Amino acid sequence: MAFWKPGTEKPSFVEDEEGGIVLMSNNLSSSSSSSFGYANIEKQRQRLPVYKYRTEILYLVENHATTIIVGETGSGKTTQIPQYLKEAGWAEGGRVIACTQPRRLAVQSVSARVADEIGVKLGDEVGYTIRFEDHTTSGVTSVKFLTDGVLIREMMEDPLLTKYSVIMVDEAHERSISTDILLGLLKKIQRRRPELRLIISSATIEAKAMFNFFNTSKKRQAPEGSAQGPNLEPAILSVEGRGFSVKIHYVEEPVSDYIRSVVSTILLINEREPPGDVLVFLTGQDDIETTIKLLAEEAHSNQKNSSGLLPLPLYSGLSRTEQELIFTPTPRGKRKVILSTNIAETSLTLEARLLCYYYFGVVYVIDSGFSKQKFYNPISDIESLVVAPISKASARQRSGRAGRVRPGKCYRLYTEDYFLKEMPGEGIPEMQRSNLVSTVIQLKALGIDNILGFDWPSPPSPQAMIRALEVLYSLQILDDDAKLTSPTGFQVAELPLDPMISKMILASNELGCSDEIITIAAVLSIQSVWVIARGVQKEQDEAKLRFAAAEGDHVTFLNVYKGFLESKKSSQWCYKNFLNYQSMKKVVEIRDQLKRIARRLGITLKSCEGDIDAVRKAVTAGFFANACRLEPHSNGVFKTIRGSEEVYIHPSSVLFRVNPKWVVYQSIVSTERQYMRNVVTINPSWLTEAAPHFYQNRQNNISL
DNA sequence: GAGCACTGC
Repeated sequence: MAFWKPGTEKPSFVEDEEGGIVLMSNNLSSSSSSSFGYANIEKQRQRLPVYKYRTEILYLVENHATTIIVGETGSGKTTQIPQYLKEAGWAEGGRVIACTQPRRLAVQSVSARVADEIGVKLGDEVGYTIRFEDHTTSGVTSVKFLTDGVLIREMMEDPLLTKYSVIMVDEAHERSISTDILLGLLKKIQRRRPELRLIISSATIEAKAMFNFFNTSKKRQAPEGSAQGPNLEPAILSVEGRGFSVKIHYVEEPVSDYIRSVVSTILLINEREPPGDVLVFLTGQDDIETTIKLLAEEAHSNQKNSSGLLPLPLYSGLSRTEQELIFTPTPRGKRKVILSTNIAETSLTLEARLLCYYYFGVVYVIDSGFSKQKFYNPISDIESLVVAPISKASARQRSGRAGRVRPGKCYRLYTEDYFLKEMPGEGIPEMQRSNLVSTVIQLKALGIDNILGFDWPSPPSPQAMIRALEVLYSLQILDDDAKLTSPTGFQVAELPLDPMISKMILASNELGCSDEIITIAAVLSIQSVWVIARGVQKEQDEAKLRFAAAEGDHVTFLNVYKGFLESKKSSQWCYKNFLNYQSMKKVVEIRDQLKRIARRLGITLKSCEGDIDAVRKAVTAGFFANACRLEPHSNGVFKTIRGSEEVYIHPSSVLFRVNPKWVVYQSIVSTERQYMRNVVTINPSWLTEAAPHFYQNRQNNISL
């Protein structure tokens, strides 16, 4: 395959994905920097690119309501800016500086690093809060790191976030739903609290959008009596990063089969390029396994080109141990080929990064140009995962991965013409690709009534909004005036779960099966309790049969949980039964949290003592909108009651091939077919009981 | 008998 190398492409770098922690070579031998003296830490801090801008940043924050910082990888902005603010007095008088992150792990590692640099105990002056863990001390903690979701939750107690003087929203360019909600709310708060300062950290490509969103200088006057109040026009500051140049290569002709192109490019690199590991971006597990198979075949037939290649898969479904294989040092004479989903774009664990083996090896990146993305169809109310072209922003992020160690190369499996003329500049924000039920309820809980008129960074479609309002109304969470009902609506808003799951919990209180239902709720809130068992499906199926219940997956989960407790939460037991031990531990954790919240809501934990109908009725009370009926004389074809969509029971369900007449499902995955995941049998009369108004017009459909 | 990009409260 031929690659063309344009001379004009500027080196591009990845965004600051792990909070600007710079990988310093003198730090490698030590797992903790506490062995370094104060002077040494000071020197390290001053070497960071952001240090040059210290005065400028403090000036801008002082004088502008909002400051947008465009910072590249390794600029050090996440760890340093909160410290600069503290040094400049923004944390005096009991005020707190906040810094939000989209991911829990980033919150933990960045806060630990900052506490270390300042020389305080984590949880005192510097603390963090994530779900399940609050390491802050009221009145003492003045620099606080937290996930954006937690900050949104805090607004339910304190709508104006009065204790914060500055809020820095990091990784805003990722445009996750919670970041976008947070940005919308912070803009509102600023109107009421002109003294609040915002710092938005964003990639170049999103900076302009953020500027426009926060630019209120034309629309309103400075608040009364504050002639010298902050400038309402946001300031933008660029901070360079630390990285090496990356040469970009494009293909000359569009490729028809990107997996074959990936394989031939790997062989080309192996044949012609000096040592250095390869990182390949593919769309999913299937792609990755096909590529590994093709490479293995290549090794058989053509030993020369593929000698020394060490293919390693990387995707979230792998166990922790399997993922960590990519961090082991490359053996001499070998070349690691990491075949990854976009987990490598943002979400690799920081501890692993600090070990540096990964980045210290990768010099070549191959970009397929595709990733799996979620899309939502408000008409059918179905979310699906589809392979779609990535954006220019993602392409830059991916290529930057090649320049972490030394100058690198990125091979894009699309033409330069395509990149320049057709590839979209940025991705569609998650908000515009999702079901909005949870989003709407969060805003309602914060007293925002005019959902359709809310000032979003990127407004979702009215159809999606209306669909969400409709579902919440049918769940009796919203009333005729689209206000939260009391107590149901307020209770649902308090539970950190999908509203359908929350509604199921509330119903279980009346049905006397809350003990069972919160277990089910905890299981439904995580990905899957089963391990991915390639090649041993038969054994896993047999293991599943040991727990299987005729009523469906939800009841099966009760048996799994019971078995886990009886095993005394043994990892060995999980292994034997093809259950994911990490997931089971998480189930226990979430269940404990739900138990605490349930108690606060006045729900007393009560077991139905084997009355499985009560459990199924409670599930129906939450998920009645997902009811399906088996088409008579069809081979497992179901039709959704709401939209007459053709759906099937997923082969992973215990009801696969059982095909009962009536079921409700938790979610749909759509691939070749639309598959229902987590399915339970119901009696159709329960639908009209649970949601009479919802099924009134559909009476004819529910004839037995 | 087929498949689940990635987060978060």
